[in-house]
Amino acid sequence: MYSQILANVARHVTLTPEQATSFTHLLRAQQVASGDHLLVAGEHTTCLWFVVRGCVRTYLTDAQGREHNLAFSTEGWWCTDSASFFDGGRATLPLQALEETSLLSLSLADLEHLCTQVPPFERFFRLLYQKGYQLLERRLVAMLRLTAEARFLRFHRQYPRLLHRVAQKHIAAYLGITPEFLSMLRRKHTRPPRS
Amino acid sequence: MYSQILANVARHVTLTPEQATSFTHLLRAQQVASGDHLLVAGEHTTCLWFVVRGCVRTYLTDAQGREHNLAFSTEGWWCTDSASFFDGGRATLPLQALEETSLLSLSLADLEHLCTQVPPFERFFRLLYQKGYQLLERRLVAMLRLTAEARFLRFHRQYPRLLHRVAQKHIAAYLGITPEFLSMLRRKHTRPPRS
DNA sequence: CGTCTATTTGAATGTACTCAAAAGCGGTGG
DNA sequence: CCACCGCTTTTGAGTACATTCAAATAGACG
Repeated sequence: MYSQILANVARHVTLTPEQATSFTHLLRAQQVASGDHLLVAGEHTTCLWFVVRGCVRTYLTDAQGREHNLAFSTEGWWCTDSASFFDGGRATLPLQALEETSLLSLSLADLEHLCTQVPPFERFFRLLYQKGYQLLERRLVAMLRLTAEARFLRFHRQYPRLLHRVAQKHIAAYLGITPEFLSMLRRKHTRPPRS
Repeated sequence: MYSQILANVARHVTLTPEQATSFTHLLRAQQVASGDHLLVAGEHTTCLWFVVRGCVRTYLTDAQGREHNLAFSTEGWWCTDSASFFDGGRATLPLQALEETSLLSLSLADLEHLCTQVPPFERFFRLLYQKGYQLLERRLVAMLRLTAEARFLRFHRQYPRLLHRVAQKHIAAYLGITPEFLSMLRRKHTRPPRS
């Protein structure tokens, strides 16, 4: 049950068996159906989630009512609305399960407790955010000057699985293009012009 | 000399006078001329910089030789190439001073030392990255579906100073548009159509 | 099987780019 | 102090990439 999350933590820091146990005791298992929201815009959350199985999207609805996906969190990824979780405000980034999803959640109080009482955790969460920062940085670079087509091909290469796992409209909302244009790109690349 | 950086640290954590002193002793002051590079692509860096006065841009040159600016770090901001600094690789994001700039630098070894020996620092750097993550997240949202014009206006509102402090071509490379198009947007908005 | 939503397709449109050239601006040396 | 040089910014015409809108088709779910 906890092997995945412990392996995830072990990628950055080493825990003693006791530390590992006190960590897992703080986790709460949760199961949500496809389409359900873990977090709704305007609510406050005290949960940081770890995806054990399934897929969660972090999105945002703009002034024109269009949705933009910031992230897809599949097995082994963490998710929350940082602004709400850490700063105590209302969430602006709702989280929705795109499949039946199993999660483990950690409350902010418990995270703070871990960080102050178990030094490896402060370090773990620093590294987690540091890595997340680098990922966002690369994504931003992609947005800055790659064309929609190049972004699509890049996504195809980086996350070949997600392309078939997640609805096209969600991929489009992640790449920053319209579903119609994504459809056109797909046609172009899955049925390549025979040469 | 150290008041700015101590105030910056104090925004997130509280230090005892001794901790503050042991911190400032690890810092190295540095001065670079406008146009100079703090870090060149391909090099490795062991420095995390804090800008005391001046302005540094974090950029990247793409396959077509075009530059894209990821960040402008002015007074009170930190900068480095995280991938090189933390993961030990070669830098892909050069850092260039856009003005005569005064910096304080902290080596990775000293940062690690601080993080393990002085608990508030592990926390400080966690919060620093967490905040950086949230900023990047908002920037990404802006790129995802705002038009160039909306991004320009947003930048104008958020960083009114930078608009006049930094060369237009750098602003354009930050917003993800051509200098020509930025020029057109400026004309449109600084000399509004008299109604 | 029927309904609802997602995806595909195409035509018309618009946003932002490329390319070329002129104008502006700052520094340097005569 | 002025003239020249290099670089940045402006301007405009033509173009390309991606969007909007509308409609048809395909798929999923009860």
